[in-house]
Amino acid sequence: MSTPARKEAADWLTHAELKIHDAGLHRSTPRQKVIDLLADQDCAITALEMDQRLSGVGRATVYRAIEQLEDLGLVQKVDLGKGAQGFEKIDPSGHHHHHLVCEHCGRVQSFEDERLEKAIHRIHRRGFTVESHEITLRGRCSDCARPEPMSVSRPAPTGSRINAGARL
Amino acid sequence: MSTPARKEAADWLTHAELKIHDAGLHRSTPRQKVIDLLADQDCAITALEMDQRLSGVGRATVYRAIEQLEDLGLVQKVDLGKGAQGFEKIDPSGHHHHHLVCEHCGRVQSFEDERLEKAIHRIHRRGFTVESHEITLRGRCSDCARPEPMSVSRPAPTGSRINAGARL
DNA sequence: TATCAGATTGAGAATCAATCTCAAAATAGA
DNA sequence: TCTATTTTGAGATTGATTCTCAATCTGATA
Repeated sequence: MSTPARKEAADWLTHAELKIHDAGLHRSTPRQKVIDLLADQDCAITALEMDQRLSGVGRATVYRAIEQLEDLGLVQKVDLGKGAQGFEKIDPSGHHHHHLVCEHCGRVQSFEDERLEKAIHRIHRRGFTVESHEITLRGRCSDCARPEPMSVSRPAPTGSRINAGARL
Repeated sequence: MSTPARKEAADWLTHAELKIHDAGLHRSTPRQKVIDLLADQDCAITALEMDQRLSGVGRATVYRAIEQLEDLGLVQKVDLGKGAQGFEKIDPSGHHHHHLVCEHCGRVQSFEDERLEKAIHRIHRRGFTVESHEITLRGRCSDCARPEPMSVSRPAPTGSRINAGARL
């Protein structure tokens, strides 16, 4: 596979490794595995899922690595709804996307919108320095379209099906 | 006190009570306390904080009430950073705001921006029905402005000072 | 290559948030 | 008042995240 996404991932990986090194951090196998896994994802992944997928890497290490990467501006947190939070790489080019979260099945899709970015960048508030932003649209994905004309309460909610990670 | 905000709160309260009744829910003291507390807030408050402030209301009831209000479209979840999530009332007029979260001290401010709303409403993605949206800008508030030229790692982070709730 | 200070790790305990359970209590309407 | 239904809350449970600390690994230097 060598789609644009593939290339972007490689860019991020290189960039990340450089920054890690510049920060005076050692190069260790467990942390590297975390970084590689993140580089492979198209969209957000939860900490716990990373932990599960990475055998031979302790939970503490996963969380620590994520925190370090966050501090270095290499990954960002994403609210996945239902209180779940995921993490995804920040592209060094500044190129980024936002998320559509289906309230029904929990699926997360990504989208980009130039007009929206412009509107965001025009926002200034007294004394507040904006460093990053996050936008989440909630609703129903095509699969879950028409709500069944059923019960009044919770419509068979998310469960733990988080981050099914479909690309748009 | 009878600022516009006060009035809005009263509107919401009336509206909320009506919807609760229409949904066939009983009128109970504990739930009413939850609703009153929400009506009183200018900005987001966490579930746990509500629980602490409301003596005589069980934790389960607080969470349950919030869930019901969410289902009825009366309150919405807000990501407060550091994994904390808060809830705030949704004004029946459709009038709403978004948030500025200080990464340094955790303070949450609110802001409104018409241009941004317009950009949001112009977004359409194949098959996805947008029902609500959330926008969070992260950065540094005026109090925490210039980062101290200190250590490389975590700059004395948030701790649990969430929802200091200053209005803009 | 040997050495060492400092960085890194991981198992398990601890913490914290959120959810679930279910018997007892409260409510609305007849 | 009576009853079917809704609601409640104490406490157990689950689930995610953080903390602890001795053992291990790394990079730079001698």
